[in-house]
Amino acid sequence: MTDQVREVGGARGTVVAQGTADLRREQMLRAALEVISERGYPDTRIADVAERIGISPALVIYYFKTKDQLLTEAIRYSEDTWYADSQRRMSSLPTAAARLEEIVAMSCLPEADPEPHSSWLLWLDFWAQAARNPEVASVRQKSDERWREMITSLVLAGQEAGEFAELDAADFSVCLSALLDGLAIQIALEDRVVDPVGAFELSMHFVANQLGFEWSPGRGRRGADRKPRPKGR
Amino acid sequence: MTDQVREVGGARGTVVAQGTADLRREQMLRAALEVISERGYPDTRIADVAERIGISPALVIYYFKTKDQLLTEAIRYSEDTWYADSQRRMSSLPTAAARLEEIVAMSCLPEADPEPHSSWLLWLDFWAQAARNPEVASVRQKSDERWREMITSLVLAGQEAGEFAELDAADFSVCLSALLDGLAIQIALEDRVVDPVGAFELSMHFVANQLGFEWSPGRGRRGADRKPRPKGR
DNA sequence: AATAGTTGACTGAACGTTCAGTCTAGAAAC
DNA sequence: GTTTCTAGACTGAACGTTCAGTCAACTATT
Repeated sequence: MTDQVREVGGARGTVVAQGTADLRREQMLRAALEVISERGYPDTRIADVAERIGISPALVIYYFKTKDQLLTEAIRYSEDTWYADSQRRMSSLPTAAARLEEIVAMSCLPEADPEPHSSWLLWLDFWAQAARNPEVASVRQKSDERWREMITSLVLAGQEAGEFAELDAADFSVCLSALLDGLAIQIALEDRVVDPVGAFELSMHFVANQLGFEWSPGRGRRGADRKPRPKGR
Repeated sequence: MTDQVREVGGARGTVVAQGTADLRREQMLRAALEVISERGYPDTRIADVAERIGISPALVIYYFKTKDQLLTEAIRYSEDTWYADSQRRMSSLPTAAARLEEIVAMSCLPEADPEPHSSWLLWLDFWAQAARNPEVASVRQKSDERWREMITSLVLAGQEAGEFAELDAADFSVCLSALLDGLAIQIALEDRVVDPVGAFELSMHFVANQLGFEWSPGRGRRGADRKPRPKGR
């Protein structure tokens, strides 16, 4: 139907008459992500992925030449999906402050939607893997740059609109992203003292304090604990 | 000489007439840490550890019943060593501000001493492992609590001495530790934009700003780039 | 001579990958 | 409109390798 030589990891989002091959690929990528967050990157066996969607392990290799390729593409896929999702959310919010808050919420609050707190665990594996796997390392570098640029441009926009105080947006983005990453670790590992809501409020206080706007927890998590549907990070 | 049933991971620091068995143990733990930071936790083979110190793999199993035990003890060992080291450094500094700065420096600046930037990589593996291995998880929990308490008591001491502004020390410690962890990730992964010195200065600005004291990069890294000898984190 | 330390050779299981095909459905030929 | 051909999707069984852990023996040490 289609040959295997095609652009990989295409997160085309919309469902437009994909061939069985494309569907299979995505099915496998999604299954791989599930298994990775359950068993961890290194302990993910292609047999697990195959079993999960009721096919033979050989078919996985038929689509992805090697296990490594499956796993790195899965991570790329997850990245792209998450980024697309965050873009979508941003676009429907009016003020820079609201968008920033949404970003922080996405980073801290589990929300019911996808899987439990699995998406955060993915990041831990992701980082560990990036340390030695150049393929993964480059995905991570791009991902972090994208993430920081998102924050930077949000801050810049807010400053132009007079919402925020003047400060170095680039420095701020490094700080905030690091803070959120650090908190994400605690959340992912279910730390006894750092809970998601606490982390969210702490982050927002930091943001509001640095950027010089008012923020209070009350209307903070609009819909208190039940509204948005994030994908992770 | 000594049986294997003893308190594990004892970082006794001082060398006081340890039997060959104790020396071997420590030798293996250190070798394990080296291999872990080179190859990653899951890809560390007991043959690697054995080869590094020129012994047979069987001997490693003789001392540590299983591979898992070797690795988890190695992590505990690393933890204890690092903590002891940080305590030692703290004790010789006069002001709370100087101690805080030392802590931040330990977290950000590679310094020449141990191995390149290996210690940071250890943390990535450590976190990823903590996600699924309960043994490691508890070491990590304790370690993070220790770390935050260290910061908290430093802040409290500084406040009593009138060095710092009044603020919630616990909240601050969560923030600072998360920030440092997040920056450590970027440093470990050799991010293109977040370099060690930049991370250090960013962190110190945050600290000084929050705690309300003056700080400038100049005398910041006393001895500019060449003095202390940290172990990692 | 007993015990701790050490080893080389071995085993058993796990797992990625290969391979030789089977099955299905659509296209081509008749 | 039936048969033949073809190619993609898919599988079961086998292969080969890698490793953690075992074991029986050998060497120092006390």
